Amino acid sequence: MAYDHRKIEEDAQKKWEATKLYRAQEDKKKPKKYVLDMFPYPSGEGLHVGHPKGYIATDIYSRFSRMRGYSVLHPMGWDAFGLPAENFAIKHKVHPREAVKRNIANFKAQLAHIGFDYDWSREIQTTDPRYYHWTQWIFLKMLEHGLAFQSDEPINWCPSCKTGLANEDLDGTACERCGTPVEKKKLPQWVLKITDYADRMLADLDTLDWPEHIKEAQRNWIGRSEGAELGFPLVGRDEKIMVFTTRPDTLYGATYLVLAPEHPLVSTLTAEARNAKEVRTYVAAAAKKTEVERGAEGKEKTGVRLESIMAVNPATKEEVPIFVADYVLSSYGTGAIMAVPAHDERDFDFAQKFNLPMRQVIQSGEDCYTGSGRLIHSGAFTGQDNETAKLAITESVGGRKVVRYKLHDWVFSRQRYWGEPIPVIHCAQCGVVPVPYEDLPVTLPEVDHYEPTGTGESPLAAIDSWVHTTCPKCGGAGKRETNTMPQWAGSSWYYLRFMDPENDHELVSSAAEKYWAPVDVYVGGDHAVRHLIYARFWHKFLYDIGVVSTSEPFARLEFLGFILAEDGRKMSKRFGNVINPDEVVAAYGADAFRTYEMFMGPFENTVAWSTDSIAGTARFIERVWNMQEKVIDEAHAALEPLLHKTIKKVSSDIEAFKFNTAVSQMMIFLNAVEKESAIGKRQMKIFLQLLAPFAPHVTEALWERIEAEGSIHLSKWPTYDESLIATQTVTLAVQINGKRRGEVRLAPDASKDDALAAARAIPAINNALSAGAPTRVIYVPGRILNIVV
RNA sequence: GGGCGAGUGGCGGAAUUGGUAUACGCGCAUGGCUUAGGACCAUGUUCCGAAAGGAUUGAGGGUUCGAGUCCCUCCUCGCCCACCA
Repeated sequence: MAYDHRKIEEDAQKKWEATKLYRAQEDKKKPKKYVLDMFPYPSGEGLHVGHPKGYIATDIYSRFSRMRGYSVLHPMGWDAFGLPAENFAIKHKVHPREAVKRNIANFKAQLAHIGFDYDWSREIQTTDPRYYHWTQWIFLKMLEHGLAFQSDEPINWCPSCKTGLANEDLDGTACERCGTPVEKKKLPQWVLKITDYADRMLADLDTLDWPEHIKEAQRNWIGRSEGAELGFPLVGRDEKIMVFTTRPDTLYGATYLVLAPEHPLVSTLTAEARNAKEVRTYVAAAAKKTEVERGAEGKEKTGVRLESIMAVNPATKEEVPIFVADYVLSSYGTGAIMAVPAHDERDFDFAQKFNLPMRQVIQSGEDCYTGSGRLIHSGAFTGQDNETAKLAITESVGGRKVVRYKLHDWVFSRQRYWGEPIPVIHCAQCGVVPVPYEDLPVTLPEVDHYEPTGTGESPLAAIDSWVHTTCPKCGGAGKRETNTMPQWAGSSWYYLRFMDPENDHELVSSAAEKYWAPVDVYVGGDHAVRHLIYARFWHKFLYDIGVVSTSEPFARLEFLGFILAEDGRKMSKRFGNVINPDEVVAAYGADAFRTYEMFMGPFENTVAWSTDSIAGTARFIERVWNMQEKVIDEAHAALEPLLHKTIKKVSSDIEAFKFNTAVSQMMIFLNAVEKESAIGKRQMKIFLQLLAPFAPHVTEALWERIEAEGSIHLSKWPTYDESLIATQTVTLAVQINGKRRGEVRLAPDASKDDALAAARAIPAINNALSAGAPTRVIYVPGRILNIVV
């Protein structure tokens, strides 16, 4: 019978559906595996062939785990709040809720063709009030614990998206979504104190089974640095300029100070400077430039001196000049630095340009030396090692040791419609009053216009009937907060909701949480920094308040490489190079599609799609189908060693996410079966089981055809016998002086003398041996015989 | 500039972690089957060479009986961060 993938897929999917095969169940008698994909954003463009790659991997892993006797949770849901959904809705003139509904239906239909084992009874979406009830609940808990606060510090504002953004939402200094350079804007904002968790997030990275480069990206983003805050008194004023430095050991070499143009002291000092006008011009020019523009001018430093104003180096007591320069960032440290041109390259460049004095304080032969060494010209500290003197120098001038982070607190307000309302009420009498827990969720009201206003207020502010409410505390007039939460809110805890999706009384029941937590394997690409930092932060907070029992949400992380278009570019509508999985599945079948994506290369590699190559896996699946003609009743002994080797390799490869080599091992086995023209029924069953996670449909159909019981996907994963992998004879390479000269076949446990004797049959070896006794003979049984002459 | 990672056939890639380099697949070539095939089957396919043989894992050096794998120097590419004091 010819292979008809359409019919086979349809039948198998119907069978799974009818028997509710993939329902996740808390079964105390079984160990559990929680396997999770980073859930998708249901965009209007639908899936391209790159999207399912990670889903196929988790599908294989979860099917494999189920067959190995685990109780499996493999759910799917939708991250549907946020700008893309809202922009799509605005563009197509539909309500975002409708747009999301439509997009999700489209995504689900596309996924259905591929044959995943998701437990759809647990499907969730972040835009469901039953879900965002608990997103709001977490916010209120943070407020209660002092981790959410209001601030009117200037924030990043995207003039095109018309909303404030967190640092994490920037690509350099442009909005990562639309590329528009961001501006600084003063707006009252809700901010989450993520920095309180910086040290723990850093330390706990060591406990995680994550790829090293992801951990490193997290470390870079948190950007912890230890240093000192030192005060430089201003001459003739009762005030100090505080600087942050990681090199207090070079204090004796600090010959001038530099303030960022945005530093709070700049305006008052400017007024007193002899060249006030010049300084104002510089500051105004710097304000106009974005940080990208400042950086784009390369290492060419600009700046202006605050003439007639001096500060005192607290160590040398010398007076030092003060500059304003935009190479100093206002957002890091104190916004002011002490400049040590002899031991810092940026200060060196600046000092050269402005002809400023340099003083060496660490012994070296270089003009600008940034390494360690022995201190010189450093008063009482001269002669000491610079590293050990750091603390003493800091304390000698009344400074203190401080830790600074690049990570900033999380700007949490968005001036957009399509997000979770922030559940607080502003009351003239009582100030900020949280919405009582029993009044959650605060649902998103209907509006006429959900386009952003650009005024700094969200479209919600225009709905009087919604905004005006009573204060829960005093009963007087109150106004609702009209900002919404950022897109990352809903995705920061969804993995907990999957454990207990119908529970409307609590975030997650402790029974469900204790059974399923943590996520055993989390799979995704992108979002390596933002999503993972936010989710870890929320999780640690929930751990602290006793909601979850583990200190980290994702025990193991597998990072996936993307699939590029055939032309090597990113797949995009813009380039017209998008390949739709629907078409691939229709042409080659879901099993061939799944197997191909896993066979393309190592899972973490980015590889270009190749329509030529998928034909290879399609052939493979069809040849598997044709194997049924070669099935005989009794086992075919010649296949046995290879079969056991294949069980071993496929099992360990799936566990390690090395799907490409698992597939090639099964191809090797198939080649052998075709060569032998026979396979025993029991052997066939085992082979089908190994292939089942990759090609669930064709294996299910063949499983039925060879009259095996039930569904192959609930059958017990085969085990292998190491002793059966060993073959009767092995091929041993024979070398002379490390050069291969031939090979012999002999028993794997043959003695050295036997091996040597066998090797004499090779003329080249015999010649070499008859010339004289070998100096040395290295024999590794089953591997190599190397004769040194 | 800093950090991380990688360089293996025409292409995607494999290599039991120091033991027959180029598995598996694509592509290509030759033949078969076919009215035809971009379907299927068989054989071959790292390079040079008719062959014998030789060379070969970015380049060069080292350790070792033996190096794609370990060490040193250099080159190239990718990703992340980037005037972070």
